[in-house]
Amino acid sequence: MPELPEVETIKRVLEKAIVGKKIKNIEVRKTKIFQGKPEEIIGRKIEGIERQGKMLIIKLSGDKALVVHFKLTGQMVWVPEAGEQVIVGHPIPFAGTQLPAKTTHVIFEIDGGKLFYNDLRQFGWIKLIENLKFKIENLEKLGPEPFDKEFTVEYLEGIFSRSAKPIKLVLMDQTKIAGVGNIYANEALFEAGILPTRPAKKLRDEEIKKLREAIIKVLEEGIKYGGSSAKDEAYIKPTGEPGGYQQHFRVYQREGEKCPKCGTIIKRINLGGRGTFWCEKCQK
DNA sequence: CTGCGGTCCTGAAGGC
DNA sequence: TGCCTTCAGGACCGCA
Repeated sequence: MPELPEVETIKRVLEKAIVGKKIKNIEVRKTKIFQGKPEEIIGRKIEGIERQGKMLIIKLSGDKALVVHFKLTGQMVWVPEAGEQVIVGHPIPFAGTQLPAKTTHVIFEIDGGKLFYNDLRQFGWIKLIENLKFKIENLEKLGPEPFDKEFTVEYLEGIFSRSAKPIKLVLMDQTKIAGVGNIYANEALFEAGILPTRPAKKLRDEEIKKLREAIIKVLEEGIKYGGSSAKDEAYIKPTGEPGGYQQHFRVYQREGEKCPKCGTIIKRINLGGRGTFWCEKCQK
């Protein structure tokens, strides 16, 4: 599922591929995915790409922007035209799939190639918005990002002290911390040696300090490896290549395997409807 | 205000 | 073999 490192990877690849180019046409195959009038983006130049939490923001000329939320299974794949230079990675087809695929719901025709939005579960969306309006309506709902300077131990002590919920659910609350989802919440808690079920308000200052560093560490690792393409998950880079961070998971989706630190068998429970993985010896 | 459960959707996996 | 049920999962919505 695209979380902060996956969306950041998508952003970095697309920056090299499509910034400065013009949108020639758009084909919306599944109307519920695209919110707004598709024809309004035709002829606009792509001025820049940003990321806010798990959302991708494609800035267009004329003070418009496309905001993309990939939710569980959204993908963006850039396919350069024949003869165009492939800037990063390898061109598709990826995993033997031809594009457009059955799961392709929006196709952007851009100078030099096509950008495909694929989404198996169809939970994701693309919204056409005015930049300013988006800032007012959406951006303020997100908490600070782990790489922001406001993401301090003091900030975390504040939000944790006001919640009796399991710490893992607080980490995944986008209004408190932007960008952390199930994968990186599991990994950060293992790295910090903290049980996912611990009530947030019961964490000691020393643990909060370790957890803050662990969150930053696992997100940086995720970005370094180009995000994670775990089993049953649809994430791929816009080049069509999978990410590599799944090979570095310590506990996520490793139920029944040995803990990389102590060898104890990794356990799994459901917490807030999400798969939760931990080592009972290393995490207290 | 918080918290909880239902909802969207598809494919894989399990039961018989 | 094949049909039917269950499940995963981010964020939003309605209700208590």
